[in-house]
Amino acid sequence: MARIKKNSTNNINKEKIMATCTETYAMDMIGARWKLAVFYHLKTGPLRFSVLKEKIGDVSDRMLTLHLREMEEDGLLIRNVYPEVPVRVEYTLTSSAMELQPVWDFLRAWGRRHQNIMNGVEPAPLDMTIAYKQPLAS
Amino acid sequence: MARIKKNSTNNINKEKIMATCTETYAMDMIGARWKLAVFYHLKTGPLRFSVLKEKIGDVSDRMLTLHLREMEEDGLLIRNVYPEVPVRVEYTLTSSAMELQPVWDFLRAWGRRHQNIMNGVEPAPLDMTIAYKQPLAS
DNA sequence: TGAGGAACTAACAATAGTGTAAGTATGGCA
DNA sequence: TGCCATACTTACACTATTGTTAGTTCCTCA
Repeated sequence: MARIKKNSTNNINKEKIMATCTETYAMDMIGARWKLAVFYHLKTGPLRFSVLKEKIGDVSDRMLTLHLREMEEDGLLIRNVYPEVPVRVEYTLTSSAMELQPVWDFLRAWGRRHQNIMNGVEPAPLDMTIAYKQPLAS
Repeated sequence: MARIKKNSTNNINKEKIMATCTETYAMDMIGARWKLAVFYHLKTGPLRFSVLKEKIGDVSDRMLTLHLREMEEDGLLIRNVYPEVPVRVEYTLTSSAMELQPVWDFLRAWGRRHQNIMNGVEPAPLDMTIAYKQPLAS
């Protein structure tokens, strides 16, 4: 997000894990403060910067910009600039980003259930799972 | 991980999001540097501290301890102390933590595919999805 | 000429997460 | 008595992420 010291132990560890662990690579690009909110609000269609900011609520200009830039670099969304006056900029999720939806669905179900467990309620087993449409190559 | 300033904007934002967004609550407890590695190595059965540390490789005593403590507090694993000499401590994933497996599977598949897209290769559509075993009660 | 709105950007400040090095407790065994 | 091993803990340093404030640019319209 800010400058990263390439040869810090911190960064070396991170790179090493990401190079061998695709789950971590994926987690890394979706796990920042406001990214989930961006996914959530964009999944029903493109929004312009100001609308997105208002919908999210507590985010500052700078934070939203930073996250949007990263998501753009990571191929999770597309930025379209319409040279009107004042300028209009719209953000759209890529189809690859849209495919993450099952993760959010699953995590919501799991999270709700886990909260119950932590509150001493033992809920019914999780009624969701990952299904393979076809056998997975590789 | 370290002390947290309860009334910092940072923490207030985080708490606010977690209170309304179960996905974020879930992401928060699985998204730290070494936690995924812990899940990975423990999913086939309990391991003692030293073995876990060796399997993970680059993690320090302190970091591993911190992550294990958090995961224990979060109900993701159980710590068993056997008062032998020297002491033996074993860590076991809870059944709730085990249920996260589909997330890792999905993220691995999605991540691999997304890496291809980023490299200019347009792969076949994702062949995994979330399936509901039964209608979800909410 | 100057105000106005959208979408930023720069400079700075603070918090949170991660890493290093050295030390502790326990009891067995030489 | 002193050393061993395991599983930590403490104190400190560094890096990364998040937040604040005050601009900036572009063109239009009054």
